[in-house]
Parts: sequence; structure tokens; C-alpha cells
Amino acid sequence: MDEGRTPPHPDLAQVGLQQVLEALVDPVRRGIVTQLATAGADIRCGDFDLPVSKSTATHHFKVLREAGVIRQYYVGTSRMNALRDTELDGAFPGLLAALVTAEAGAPATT
Amino acid sequence: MDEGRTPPHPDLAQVGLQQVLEALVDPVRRGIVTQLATAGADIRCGDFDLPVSKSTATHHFKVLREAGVIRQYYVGTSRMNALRDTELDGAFPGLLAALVTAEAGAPATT
DNA sequence: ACGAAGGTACGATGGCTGTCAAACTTTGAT
DNA sequence: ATCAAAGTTTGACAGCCATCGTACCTTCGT
Repeated sequence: MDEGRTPPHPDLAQVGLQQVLEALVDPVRRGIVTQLATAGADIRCGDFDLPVSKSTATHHFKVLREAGVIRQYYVGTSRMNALRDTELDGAFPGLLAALVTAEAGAPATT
Repeated sequence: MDEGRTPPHPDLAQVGLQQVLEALVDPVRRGIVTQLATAGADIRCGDFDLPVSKSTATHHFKVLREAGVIRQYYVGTSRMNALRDTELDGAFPGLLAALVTAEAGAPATT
């Protein structure tokens, strides 16, 4: 089946802060994260609003996936992207929230 | 008493998230921030424990200063470094705290 | 006045990474 | 079967940045 096409995902316990920060420092990748966070739902690769080519987008998704920031799974020919927000907040408390808040320019009323 | 030797410091309202993240993504610079945060006091440039040469350290201090993360002022021939934690938390709520927290719980992977 | 200490400024360099185009693969529909 | 859609892979390239050594500049102590 398509299990072979499902890419590997790291356990967040094995991902370091350095790797997560390197993933989130790129504005394109932070755009992906922000769109996922504000949508509150999974998004297809092709449905993101990104200022780069498809191959570059693939690269960014890979970096985010390997840093444990997103989870990817196939639906037909499309690849879905899910934000691993709960796990991330467990490993690095407050980090994702601070970034999303700063990106929005407004405080998040929890 | 040459105040001309006091370097310029940006207003945090003029510093973007991108610039702050680029400053904090470098492990050496994050080491500087962590040492300042845990010390809870200003530290001389030469008193930091850094794995780079002096000229490289100067570069890192400059990047942090221009990103609004630290404030520098002279005391004799020494340059003191202060963490602008309060201002930083006003501009990017929770960001610095999340980083310091994450750094405290993770060992350095060489 | 002189020397030492503490940092800064200046090139130079090497490695990393974000970028793209082109070719390929897999899936779904006709 | 065949074609289109959606991503991936590969290879190449350009630009940036962390790093260093060396030379230089201030300030303090003697």
C-alpha cells in the first residue's frame, strides 16, 4: 500500500532545540506553520500560499517534518500536513505559541 | 569618558521577529543569552564561556545588540552586556522565556 | 610616557542552505 | 491504456555567514 510512501517522523524526544529553531527561522517555513496554526486544520501541500517553486516547497516540508514540527500523510496523490502542536508544546513549552503570537502581531487569548 | 564608544541600540519596536530569530538561532549566541539569563546580572564580554575566538565573539555580540537582545555599555576597558529581557518580552511575549526554559532542560549535544 | 589588557575592525575563506529547472514516480480519472 | 495532477528527486548554483588571524584602538596602571 502507500505505507512505503509515508515518510518517517521523528519522536520529539529525539529532536533538539537547535534543530527546531533552524527549522523555524526560515520565513517560508514559518509561513507554513502560521497557515497551519491559523487554519486549525490539516492543509494539502499544494494549498499553501508560498512564494517558492514546488521543489523548494518540498524541501521546506521535509525540513519541518524532520524537525518534528509537522506530520505528513498521503491522501490519494496529495500530501497532507498537520501541525504537531501538542507534542511540540510538550517538548518546548511556549515556543510555538510565542512564534505564532508574534507572527500574528496580536496576543493570543487562550 | 567617551560616550562615542557606546554603540547604538535599536528600539525594539523597530526590530522584527525575523531578525530576533536569526540572532537566537546561533548556538553560540544562545549561549550568551542563556548565561545572561541564568546569571541574572550583567556580564563582561571576556567573562563569558564561549567556544570561539575574540573577534568572532565580538561579531556575535554585535548581532545580538542589533537585534535588540542585549544592551552594551563600557566600564573602563571592559564592555558589559545586559539582557533586554523586559523589553523583549513586551515585543515578543513568551519567546525568550520559552528559549531559556528549553535550553535549561537540554544538554549540549556535540 | 609606556606597556598591558580588553575589544574592535578588516579582509579572507569555507561550508552550508535556499533556490530553481528538469526528469521521474505515483495515483486517480477518462 | 493513457493522460493529467501532485510531489519528489537530483544536480547545479549563488549568496550568506560563522570563523579566524592580524592589525588597530582605548583605557588603566605604573
